[in-house]
Amino acid sequence: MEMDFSKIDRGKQEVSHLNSEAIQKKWQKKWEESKIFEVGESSKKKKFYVLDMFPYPSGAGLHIGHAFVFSLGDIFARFKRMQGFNVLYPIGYDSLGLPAENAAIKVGTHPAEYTKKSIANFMKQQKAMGWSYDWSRMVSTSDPKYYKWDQWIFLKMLEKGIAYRKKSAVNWCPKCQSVLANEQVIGGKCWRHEDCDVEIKHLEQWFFKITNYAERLLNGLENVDWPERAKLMQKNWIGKSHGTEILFEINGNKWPIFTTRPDTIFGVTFMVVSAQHPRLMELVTDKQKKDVEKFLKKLKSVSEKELADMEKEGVFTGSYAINPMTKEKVPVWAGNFVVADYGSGMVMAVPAHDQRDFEFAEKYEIPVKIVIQPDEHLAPERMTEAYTGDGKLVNSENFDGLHNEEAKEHISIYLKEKKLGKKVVNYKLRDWLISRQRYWGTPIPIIYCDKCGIVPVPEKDLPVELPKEVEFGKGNPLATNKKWMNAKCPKCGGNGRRETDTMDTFVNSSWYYLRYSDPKNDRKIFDTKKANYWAPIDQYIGGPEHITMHLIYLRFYTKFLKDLGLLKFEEPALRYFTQGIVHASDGEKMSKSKGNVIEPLDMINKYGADSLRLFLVSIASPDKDFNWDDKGIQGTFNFISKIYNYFENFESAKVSPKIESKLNKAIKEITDYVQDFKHNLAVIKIRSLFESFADGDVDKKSAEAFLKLLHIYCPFATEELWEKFGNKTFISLEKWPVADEKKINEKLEEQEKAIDSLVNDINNVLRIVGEKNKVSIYVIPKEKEIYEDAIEMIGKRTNLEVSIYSVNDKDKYDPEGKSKKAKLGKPAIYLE
RNA sequence: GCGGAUAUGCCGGAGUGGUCAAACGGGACAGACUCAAAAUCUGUUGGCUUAGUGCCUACAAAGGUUCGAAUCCUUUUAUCCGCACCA
Repeated sequence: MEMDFSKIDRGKQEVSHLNSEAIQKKWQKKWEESKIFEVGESSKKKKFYVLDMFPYPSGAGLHIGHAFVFSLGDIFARFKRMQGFNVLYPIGYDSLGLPAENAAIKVGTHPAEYTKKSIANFMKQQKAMGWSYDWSRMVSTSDPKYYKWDQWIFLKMLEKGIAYRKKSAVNWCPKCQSVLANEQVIGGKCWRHEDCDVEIKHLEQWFFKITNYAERLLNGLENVDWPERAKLMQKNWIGKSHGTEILFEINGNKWPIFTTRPDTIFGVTFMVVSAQHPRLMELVTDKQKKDVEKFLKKLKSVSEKELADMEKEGVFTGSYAINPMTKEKVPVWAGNFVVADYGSGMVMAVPAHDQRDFEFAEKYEIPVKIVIQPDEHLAPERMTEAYTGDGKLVNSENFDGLHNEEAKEHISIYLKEKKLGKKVVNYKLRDWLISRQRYWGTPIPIIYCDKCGIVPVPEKDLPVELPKEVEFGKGNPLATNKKWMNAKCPKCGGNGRRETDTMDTFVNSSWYYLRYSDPKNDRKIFDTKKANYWAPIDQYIGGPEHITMHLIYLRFYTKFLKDLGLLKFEEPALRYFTQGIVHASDGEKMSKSKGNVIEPLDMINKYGADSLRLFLVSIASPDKDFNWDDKGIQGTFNFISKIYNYFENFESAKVSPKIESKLNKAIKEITDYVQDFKHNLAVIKIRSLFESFADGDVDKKSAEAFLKLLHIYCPFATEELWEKFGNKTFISLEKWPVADEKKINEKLEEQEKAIDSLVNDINNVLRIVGEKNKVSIYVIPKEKEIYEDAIEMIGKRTNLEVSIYSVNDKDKYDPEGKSKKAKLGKPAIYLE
């Protein structure tokens, strides 16, 4: 394609200082050398902790989503810093994790090497964006000095009975070659591989008893300022429900079941135990063994996703349960639709009043017994689906005639009196499975001794470091290093072997925010004074995808560490902001294969970091998804160019009440908007303030206030201009302007509106009557001044020669007597 | 299936009972500057219309509340997100 380079060059020249690397480099260097963003605990200022969720350092470097979310954090940190807080704004790297391991295998290097390079690359780009981190506090989770404390927490959890090992049905991702936590299974697929069905395996694994904290996790949500949807999602994830536990006798043993419908207990016609239930075989009679095994085998070959779509199926176990109310014997089935680790893994089935039970009963021809009768009379033979609504109890002995809601209460009380059951609360939340059969994670500090069994590695022997020499692709990599794996038992000194599983990557990120308070401490996890000074996080920022993963774990860890006595608070993040997702300009997800990826570095090179930052936060409300727009960033770039040119050639004028009014009003509005992350609106105010600057008389102080307002978005340009103004300080450390409400003059604003509407009127008429050269404006005498002040502007905006007359001026030029039409606030006009 | 969110002009996106044909940005168009510009400045950008702010049609669709609705309520439709056999 042919291009006219002379044109491009000239355009670029004019504004080249904006994207000039020189200025960006200059301030990066100055900030770094002067350590102005490094903070300590001795400050007299009030502390404020701003945190972005730390990134996983991928080899690809920063993507546009990073550029966006970290800019939000930086803007907020700069804002709070300027407002006079002692702001902790640290950064680190969540550098352990499967992607590093896989990427390293792919390119044939060691994960440690790969990670080191990636971090270096990230740092360079982060500095280019102008983010004001306290680099002295950087942490990296792959550093043994960091993960030592993961292991320490693990030991503490073991001590307190929170970490435990159990065999159960677990989720297995064949692509990760590892098990997954419940939170990491999304719609039956692996969270890392959306195309990969999760399989179910029965394995013995390490768990954290997060369910102990279910109630506190739920209640704590009331004390934090989070988006409603984030709270709701966590609430649903925890899934509290009230119900009744009822004991059924099977083969002489009591088996508890959980139900929210004790009112239907007289309608139980069978029981269903989960096919994944660990004690299933206890219920299976010899006669039924073959059938059950066949059924289980069939289930084994299907993934969790398929299981969810499958029809309800089951097989008779051969055992019978005794209904505690009726003493009736009902068959116990094993079924594919009962969740093994919710409640007790067994349910009472009431086909008349539960749709799932109904379908199952129909399939296997199990009787249906109606015990809730609504006004429109039900009969089993006419039913095509379960009746789940309200009604009066029937076929329920002494409880007949009760409304079913009442009956719930009565039956529960009756069961409790007879010691056959009790009211209980249940949660959907499952214990956190933390074992991973992969290399690049925190080693679990456990030794299996031939004699003593499970033995924790003593605290003094921490960290258990990852050995460098392992083989990948042959099962669990740690098991390939025999020298590392074989270890003496810390208890008896006998032969033992190390746990070869590592911990879930989410373990590392569950307490990192505390380590920032004391990142170099090698004697303790952190100094409790320091941690309690800085934490909790005052403003946390990160994507919505972490709501039911990271943010649950983070809250759990915080509560646990509080229980250890290390912390004085139990909510890690007081305020939380979720940013939207940046899509490609076509509205699609950015992906390499589609070729629609926007690289932050390219944008910095083309438009400068300031433009990129400002554009990202001003295109839409930052909590909403938006599409990238090349034209948009060009517009932002032009805007910054104008600002730059304006301030470079700035000459201070006398203080003007009009400018002061506008400035103070803008300060007030912008401050509120920034506080609420409404940067799109804040930027509009900045733009319109600049418009008024462009056609008004601006004094130096007002000009400087403007630069401060802009600084949080455009740190490089504003530092540079601040210096050009003759200041020796950093604008980064200047005070955020405070609005002087007394200087806000609403009357001036109204006058401006009056001028606007006059100009509109003139233009409106011009459009109708065609081109004219002159306009005569007739105003009410007391308004004359207002319009005379604006005479030049009116001329400019209408392209006419303007004369202004007072209506009572006897010598006014008014050939058609238009001046009679003049009203207060609405001058008359005559065009010719 | 359940739960949540959203729906505004050519586009992105403000606006939550009157001051709204609707901020701001982008685009488009016209004019100024210029040899020329994608730079800068000025204006126009739902329709009709008058030397003047009026009328009509509009804020997903249909109803409703109200003196008055983009804004409140109900239903419907579409899109997005979360959970998904939780008994």
